[in-house]
Order: sequence, then C-alpha cells, then structure tokens
Amino acid sequence: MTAAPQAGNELVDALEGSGYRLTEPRRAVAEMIAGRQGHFTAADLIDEARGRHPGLGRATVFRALELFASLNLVERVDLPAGEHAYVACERTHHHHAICTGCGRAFDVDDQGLVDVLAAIGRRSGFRVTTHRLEIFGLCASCQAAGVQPMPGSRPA
Amino acid sequence: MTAAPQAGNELVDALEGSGYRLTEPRRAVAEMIAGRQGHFTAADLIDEARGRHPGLGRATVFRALELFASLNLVERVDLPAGEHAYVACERTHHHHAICTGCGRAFDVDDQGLVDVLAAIGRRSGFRVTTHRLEIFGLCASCQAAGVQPMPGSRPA
DNA sequence: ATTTTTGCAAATCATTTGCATATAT
DNA sequence: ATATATGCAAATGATTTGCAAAAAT
Repeated sequence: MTAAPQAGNELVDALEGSGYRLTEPRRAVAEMIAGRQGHFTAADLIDEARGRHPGLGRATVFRALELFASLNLVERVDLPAGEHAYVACERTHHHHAICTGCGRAFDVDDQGLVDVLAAIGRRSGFRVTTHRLEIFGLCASCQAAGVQPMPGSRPA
Repeated sequence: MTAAPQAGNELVDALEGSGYRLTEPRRAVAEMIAGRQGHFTAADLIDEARGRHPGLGRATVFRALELFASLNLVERVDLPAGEHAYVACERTHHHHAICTGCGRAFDVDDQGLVDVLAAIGRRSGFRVTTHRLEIFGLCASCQAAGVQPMPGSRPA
C-alpha cells in the first residue's frame, strides 16, 4: 500500500491527450484537487473556489469532477455516513483505504481481492463485472498520534 | 453464496424484541420490503405506498429504513451510478453480490475478504475499522436468460 | 469558423426537520 | 398516563439542466 499520489499536473496532462479541451476552469479544479490531502466533496471545492477562483460556477465543478471521474483520474467514494466524496488516484488503481483521522486515501493493491472475487464466481455461477471496495480505518501516523477511530464502526 | 432471504416477518419479529414500537406504519414498510426481490430505493417504497398504503408519510419511510438499517435488518448499498439503495439481509452477513440484471442481492461469504483486509493491515500498519464491499454482476439465471451485463463495467 | 465549454439562474431530486396529533406500551 | 412515533408541510442540501455568451480548437 502506498500513499495515493498528488494529482494536478497529472490531471492537466491527462486532459491534454484526451480529446477534451484544456480550459481555465478545468485547470482551476485540477489545481484545487492537487492541493488536497484527503477526500473532498464537490461542495468543498465549490467553497474553496468562492475564495480562490471567483466566477467559477457550481455546475462547472460538478462537470469537471464528472469528466475526471470518467477518465479515472479521480474516483468517487461513498463515505461511511453515505456522503459522496472524491479522491485523486492513479488511473490503474481502484481501491482505497481511507483514513478516518486525516482523510487521506491510500492505494491498495487488490490482488488478493481479485482472487476472492474469482472464487465467488467459481463457486456460485455469479459473473462479477464490477465491484467497489472501500476500506476505512486509521493510517499509521494517525494511530501514532493517538487519533481515535470513528465511533460506530463495526470491526472489519 | 445463497440468495438473500425474504425479509418481512423477520423484520417484524426483530422489531418486537428491539425495544422499538411495532407500529402500523413500520409494519407497512416491512411488508413492502418483504415483497421486493432486489434492491430498492426509498423513493421506490414511497411510490408503492402511494397506492398500497395511502397516508403513509414520506418521512416515515425514511425513518423506518433508518431504523431497520440500524438494526442490521436492511443494508444500505451504493449502486454503481451512485444511487442510494437498500437490500434486505440477514443480520450477520454484510456483503452482497448484486445482480445488475434482476437487482437481487445474494449474500457473500466473506472469509476470503477478511483475510485480504487483515493482510493489508499487516503489510502497511493501516488499522482497518470498517469496510464496504459491493459486488455487481450477473446471477446465474440472468446469464442463462441472456441478460447483458451493464455497459461501462470494468472487469473485476 | 465551428464546436465545446462556461456561468448563471432555475428546476429537480433526495432527505431532513419542526411540531401538533395520534398511537403503542 | 406517558413516551414514542406519525403525518404534513416547509426547509435543506445536493446535483442537474436550459440556454445565451465565451473560449478553445
């Protein structure tokens, strides 16, 4: 497991070759995402934009997030409370361990999970086409800092 | 993997011993849930109630779902499109394979997954407190019936 | 020049809340 | 009798949409 990368230039770079236009508003959203440590909601970015990028429209933020998600530059996650959030991620990794202390997302190597899913299919005849795994807990440094785990968590 | 049970009496029974009151509106919601095959949204139940249980209030449906979820009689799932839905489930199982053809939920034995999560913790020092796994695909009978998988699914 | 993207305001959709009334224990 | 739960309508919050103007190719 490695810390998820800072996005930003990467987002901009990826946009270049994508056939979508590299616009100023999209740059602004990419920059805000790059500046974030952990997960964030659309509302977070909209709030930030109010100060740092006035004139950036609400709808534009949603549209940029949707675009980035479709390019797998950002992934949508559902926090335990049901809130929709996003994390920046490498294009090839698709699972995250999210720290409930600091909100940071860590990429998870999912080889073991792939095997588990394959076994499910083998045993039952269910043909798995997609899955979503979200892991919540405390990263090593939040544990060291004595941050408490979320209340109400069932043990994994 | 076994097909998730029909809830209903089970919901009512569980309510009995829970310290919460067994009311007519809660019965109505339990009955509607029992009559469902697959996943459903709050809006689905509210629509159904319009015909079958007039006078049942919108807020009451949300409150009943929240209560059932807190008792682990129903689980909230996030469909691939981000929609919030629910499935009836046994109190001890906590993962589902959801068929994108018929919407039914199947309980998944998660022993292998538990091992995978434990391995993640061991390797990285991340302390896992909660996780969410949602598996989407086609059940055996939908495959047999020739139902096509969802477009846009990344292979698991 | 042409197509894509934007900002805005309004529309839509999902969910929650306040509160007086009704109901289960 | 008393605490809990309900229905309603209004409030809130999140996300989407229509469309004319602006920006990128």
